[in-house]
Amino acid sequence: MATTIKDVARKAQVGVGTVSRVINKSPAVSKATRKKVEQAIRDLNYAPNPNARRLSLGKTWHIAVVLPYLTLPSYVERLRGIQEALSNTDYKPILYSVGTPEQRDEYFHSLSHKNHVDGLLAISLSPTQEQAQRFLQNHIPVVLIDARHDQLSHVFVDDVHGGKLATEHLIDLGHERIAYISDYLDYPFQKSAAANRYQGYRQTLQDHSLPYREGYFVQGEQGRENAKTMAKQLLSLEDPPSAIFTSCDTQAIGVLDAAKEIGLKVPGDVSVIGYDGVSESEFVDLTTIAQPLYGSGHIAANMLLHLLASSSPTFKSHQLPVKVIQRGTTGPNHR
Amino acid sequence: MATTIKDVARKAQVGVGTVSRVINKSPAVSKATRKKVEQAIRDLNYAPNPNARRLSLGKTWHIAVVLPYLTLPSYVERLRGIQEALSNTDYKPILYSVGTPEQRDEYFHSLSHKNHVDGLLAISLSPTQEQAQRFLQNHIPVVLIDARHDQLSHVFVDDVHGGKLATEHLIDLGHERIAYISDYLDYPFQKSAAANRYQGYRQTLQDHSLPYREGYFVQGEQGRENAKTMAKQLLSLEDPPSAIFTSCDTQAIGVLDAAKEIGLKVPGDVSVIGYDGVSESEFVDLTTIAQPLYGSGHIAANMLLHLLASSSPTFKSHQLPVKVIQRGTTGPNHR
DNA sequence: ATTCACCGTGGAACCGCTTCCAATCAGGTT
DNA sequence: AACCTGATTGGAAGCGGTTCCACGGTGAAT
Repeated sequence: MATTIKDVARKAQVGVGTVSRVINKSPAVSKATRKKVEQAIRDLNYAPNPNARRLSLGKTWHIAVVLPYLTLPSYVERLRGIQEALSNTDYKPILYSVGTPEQRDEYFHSLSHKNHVDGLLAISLSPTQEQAQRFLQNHIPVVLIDARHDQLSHVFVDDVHGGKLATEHLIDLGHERIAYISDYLDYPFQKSAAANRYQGYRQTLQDHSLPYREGYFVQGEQGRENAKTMAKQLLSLEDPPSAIFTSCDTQAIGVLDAAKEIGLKVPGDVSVIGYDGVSESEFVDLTTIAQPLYGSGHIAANMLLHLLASSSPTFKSHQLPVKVIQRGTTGPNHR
Repeated sequence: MATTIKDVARKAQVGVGTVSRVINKSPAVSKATRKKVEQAIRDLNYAPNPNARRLSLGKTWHIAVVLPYLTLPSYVERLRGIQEALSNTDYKPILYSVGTPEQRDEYFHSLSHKNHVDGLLAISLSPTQEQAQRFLQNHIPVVLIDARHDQLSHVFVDDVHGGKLATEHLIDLGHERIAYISDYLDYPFQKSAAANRYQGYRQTLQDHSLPYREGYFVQGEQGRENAKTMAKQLLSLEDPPSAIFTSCDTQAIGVLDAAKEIGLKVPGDVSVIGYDGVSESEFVDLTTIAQPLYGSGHIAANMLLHLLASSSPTFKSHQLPVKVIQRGTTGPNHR
């Protein structure tokens, strides 16, 4: 059907080995022969079959990007960073979008076999200890983004610290009744970043001798709508919080929706602080804890490229900073 | 290195053909043998080498998604639609991000060879006539998103109509001095949607006997920052426009930035209408011309799946609607 | 003139799978 | 008992590359 290396060899009157050498820029080809072969390639509009090459070479030039469905802007930002880091190379990213924990396990399992992809980047998703072992044993380079691991390289931020920063920011503004709206702490995909932020929140309350109230902590499914519902519930308490910290910006926006619907002023009646620093946060003038999202993807991809290039892969743990970005949704406590 | 089908065959004491049959669920295997082989597969933790399989089968189970760098939220939304449509299938999307026209051509050229990918989805990017011919000749299914073509299937919206809707909306509000801020009309990637919107704009001005002013039309590089610059230039004219229509929401947000910086009220001093209806538009309460972005990706991916499944690929042209979403950035003309 | 090293080159073997074809075997027919 | 049928099965060939190995030819060294 398609033209093969044999056709080229015949047309150029050389052996297949020689054609292969030309294609792969081997120096062991005379100038004259090279010209002949190149001409034949052009005449036939030949391109090598990548699958044959992959089989023979045992190299795919594919990188699996394993990530949750693109429901959150933070995933997308990270993906952008990956994409741009890869764009200078011959590696192409294949998207493995996971919708359920079963799917995550299926992907991690099959990708841990040799000859599937050359390496993996996982966003906000950790392999189990067993899965990690298989990657290690099979020498498949992996870099985790927004996750920590003691054997797989990763880039991460200190979410406990982030939770602390958010809570302290609110306390500094005079708030004492501070609620936390969160993703499920035992998020089905990995030990959640939300859990660490929660820990920072609890810790900080305690450090400032503020009471922790059961009712001020609610967790639920990700997403703007769910956060809105949770916020309405919180804000209609008999003794509602004067400030709300959410585990991501998307949820914070949901809280803003709720406040608007109830008729509460932000930050007059209630302060809101998010987490992540996605670009949307700027549009709604949201105070937030920012982390380098694009940067995390970019750095992770480069780490993977290094692993791919090096003969002796080395473990690396790369920490990125978090910081408060103060904008218009947090203000002094009036009550 | 890795275990192969031969290892399994040896372990299960059968031939490789039989193992292959078990893997591919061929019915021509006795129950007993099947059990034996399945056990061996499990014992060895065997997974077939996908590259060998692809070579033998001539099928990759890969779909190329060719798209510009993920700079615009509209690309991301479309990608999301693709991803979700593909998530029920065995096909995996490979991202071919294009940063320059040369890169676009390189990708379209190499992907038009058999055995590279099973099919293509292109977002806001058209192949040349010659490239299209090669896809057709080689029977490689392609679906274009946000583009039209007379032989390649595609999903699109009527951007002339969209431009008209936007302009009419402003005219209905009493505006007469209406500017248009645009991507380059001869966008390097394809005949630009912006050009069609421009045409709708011109047309509508004429239909309403309003003069077209040279100075009210500016084009420039994509992006929020550039739009901001262009808007400042426009708004500092001696006789500035009372309303600005932009070729995408991202630019409209840049216009909003400019107005804020200059100290103009929106919509009091100047009305702003965008295009696309990305989720960000809601955050900034932007009036806009909305088109189904997620839907375009979803539908296109399903069209491609049909082409892939059918033995006689058929051309299809799918039009999606546009509509005005009136929000807070447009209001009556006061001057 | 003979030997030797080295450069270019052709082609077989191999990568690991699928599939076709031939062979075996059990059971049913006549 | 001889024959036929259909169900299973083993294994070779083929998919289209890469690479190793052997070989012929050239020019320099002896």
